Parts: sequence; structure tokens; C-alpha cells
Amino acid sequence: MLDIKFVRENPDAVDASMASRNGSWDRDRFFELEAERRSVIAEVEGLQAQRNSASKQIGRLMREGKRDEAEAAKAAVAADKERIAELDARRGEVEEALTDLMSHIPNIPDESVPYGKDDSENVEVRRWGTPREFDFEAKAHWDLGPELGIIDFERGVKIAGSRFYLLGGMGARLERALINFFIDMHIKAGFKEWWPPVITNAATLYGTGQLPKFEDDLYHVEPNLYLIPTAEVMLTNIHRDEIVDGSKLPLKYTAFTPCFREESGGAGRDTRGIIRVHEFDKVEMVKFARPEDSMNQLEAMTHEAELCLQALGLPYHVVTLCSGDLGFSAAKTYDLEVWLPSYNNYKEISSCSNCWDFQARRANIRYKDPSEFKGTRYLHTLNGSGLAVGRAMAAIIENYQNEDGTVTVPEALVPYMGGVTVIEPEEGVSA
RNA sequence: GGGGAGAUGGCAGAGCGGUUGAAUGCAGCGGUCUUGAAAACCGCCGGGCGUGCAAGCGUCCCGGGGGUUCGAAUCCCCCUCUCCCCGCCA
Repeated sequence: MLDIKFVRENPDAVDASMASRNGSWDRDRFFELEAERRSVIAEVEGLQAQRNSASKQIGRLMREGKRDEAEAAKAAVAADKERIAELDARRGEVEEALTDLMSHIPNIPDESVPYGKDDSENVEVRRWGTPREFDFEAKAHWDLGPELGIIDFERGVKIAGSRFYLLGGMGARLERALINFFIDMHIKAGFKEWWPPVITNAATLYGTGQLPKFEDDLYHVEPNLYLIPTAEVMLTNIHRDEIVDGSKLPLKYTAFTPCFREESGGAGRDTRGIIRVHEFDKVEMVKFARPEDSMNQLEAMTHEAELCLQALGLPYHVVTLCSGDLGFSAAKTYDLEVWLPSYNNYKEISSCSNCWDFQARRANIRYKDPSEFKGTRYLHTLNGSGLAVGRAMAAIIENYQNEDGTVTVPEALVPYMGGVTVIEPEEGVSA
């Protein structure tokens, strides 16, 4: 959520932000509600002040035994009672409407974010590695996986539904290896490991910005319970409604969780393979940073995700999302896109964002640092994938495939694979 | 699922319906003392909103919501959560 005072004083900035994001907001209604809110507050608080002092007076008269005067004072105050109740109710309505309006406004892009209408205008920042030239016909992971007997699409659909898949044998082991490998990388970089629930409530989802606007993207378990779309939700909300000790910042958290997405809007996109599915595994990084340090922390977090790809020897490039492609809560985002031979292109495998105080304001996460300022301030939250496990697996299968249909295990993963260096076709899973 | 207890400031923990936004302790901040530190002593020390250049003033907040009252942390109702016992159970 944006700062309401900022919006009042800089409506043009919100207009510009909305235009650059292909969005819109009701500026007139905002000012209408905002003005009414303040006038209602002024009036009701004035009446409350009168009532409060009258009440004190009544208390005093009662103590002094001046019954008649006390009764007269009571009658005088009673007149305002109804008006106060009326204004109070109106205040509730206006504030609710205003909050609702505000909670649908996305974050404002950082000034360094390039202007653009959609992902075609994202800007490449750097490349690492060179896509491999195959001297044989390279296969897509959706063919090679089943042939190796490590990915089973048909039975995944049978036991769960479309856009679900099943890993078997070395496929399952590779998933587990990747999870452990990524988490170990982050632990070495100073991240604290967490293991959160994958079911969450509405307040938590509101805090990170999934609700109220993106309810349709979420799986519902019960009216107030949802499956998490990413561990970011849980890690960021760990400190919801808390005041963090400023000397502890930045806090660096990591967690592995499965992620659940309805993908109702994704029909027809990435229909093959394990690229876009309803349930996927991801290791996530989240940081809580001081405002003046958050941009540096974004660079560092992006670098941390890059190290994972480098360690796996997977070619990738980094792009800055343009304004039109930016997510709801993000002020700036770097996407890491890994080379996928089947796409003959780079495909998103990590997204690292600085949300500034947008989520912190929603989730009420502040910090305190008596040596620098009195009171509390909203901190900045950041999140980044490190990495999407399923897409990493797809990239490994495709980039490390051999002409004989086997897949070489990236060296860094061998210890995590129990010494296995090559994945060979196996029986009894799907083949 | 059944029964019982509870929810107060960063933490711990008081609080006859009327200067209680809230005692006290710890933590924190500032200071005295000290070569420095500790100890001791003194002072300060919640948040949101409105208003104001500011100092300040006002208002709301004692899990959440509603009610009674001139006035509620204190009384009533509903909800949520936590803890303990029993049942069930990986």
C-alpha cells in the first residue's frame, strides 16, 4: 500500500505510475473520500473532546455530591451522543472505502525502472555463459523426462489433474538435490533457514499483496485458508505487526516450500513440460532492510540467485522488468532467465524484487533504531527466488543432455545425488 | 471433538466504572560517577490518526467486533487466538 499522505500530495506521481503499468485508479474518488474522511474526523473528534471534558466534570460534581448539577450536565452531553455515533459510523464507511481503494493501487516503479508496456520491453542487464551448440538433435525435457523415466506427466494428471506431474527415481532425487543445494548456498551466504506452513490465512496474503486483488490466482482450502503461492508470503509475514530491532537489519531469510497457483489466466501458455504447473517447488529468499540500504540488498540478492545458476553451469541473462511487466508489490524487479534449448530462448527462473515499504505498510512491519531516529519507521522488504526448482530441473535436463539420451549431472550436484554423475533411463517408473 | 484457564506497553506483570495511556520490574535512551567498564544514582522512555511551521493541542487504541453508560482496560454479548486436562492421531 502506498502512503496515503504521499498520494494526497503527489497524485500526479500515481497517475504516471498507473500509466506506466497499464493500470488505472479513481483519482477523483480518492480525493472525495480523503477529504470527507478528514472533515468527519475533525467534527467527531471535536464532539468527543467536548464529551470527554463534560464527563470529567460530571465525575467531579458527583464526587462533590452536587447531584443536580451532574444530572444537568449529563443531559447536555446526551444531545451530542447521536451525532457522534452517526459520524463515527460514517467515518468507518469512508475509511473502509478509502482503504479498499488504496489496497488496489500497485507500488510505484523505482526511477531506474525502464518504461515499457510488457515483457517485450524488459531490458537485458547482463549475460552469463554461452548457450550450448548441440551436434545432435536436442530434446525437450517433456520428451526426455518421460523417456528417462524420471518425469511422468500422464500419471500426474491421473492422480491430481491437468498441469500436475510426478517425478520418479532420479527425477525425484534430482528435485531433492536441487532443494538442498540451493538452501545450502543461501545458508553459506548468511540466510537463516525456515520451514513454514504452506497453508495460510487472508491477513497474511493481504500483507504481501496477493489479496484482495489476486484472489483468483490462489487455491482455497476453506473460506479463510489458502495454499501459499510462494514462500515469500510466509517469510515476509513472519514479522507482520512487529517492530524489528534496527541493529539486526538486514534480516536474510530462506525457505523451501511447494508453491500453489491456479494459473487460471495462464491457460494456453507453456502447456508442455514442467514450466507452468499448479504445484511447483521453490527455494525463496526474503530480506528485511533499512530503506537506504534496500537497493544494495536487491543487487546482492540478485547476485545470490545468479550464483546458484553459475554453480550449476546454466547460461542465463538478467533483465530489468520494465514498468508494464512489474508485479503489483514491486518497485523494481530483476528477472533471471535461464537458457532453455526447447524454447530456443531464455525463460524466467528467478524474480528478485524490492518492494520498498509497500508490503511493510500493509503488513505493519516497522523497525526502530534509537541511535538514528526516534519512533519507528517502515522497513523495506525484498524477495527473490533462489531458485524455482522445477524450472532448474528442466534446464538441467535440456542443457546437460547427451546424444545417447542420458543426462549428465552438474558437478556441484553430484554430492547431493549420492555420487551419481549421469542419469540413465530407468525401468518401472513410466517408460 | 469434550472440559477448564487466559489475552494489558519491546518483555514480564498490576490495575474499586470517573485526571489510568495505564503501577512496578527488566530492557532501551540520556546523564552523574569512573582512566575505561561494571555497579550505584538521576532523568527520559508506546502507537495510529487529525491539526499546526513548530512547540503543542485533540482523538482513538489494554486480542478483534458490538452493547450498557455522561464516562469502560474495568460490566454484558459474539468472534479469534493461546495455554492446561481428556479423546483422536502422523
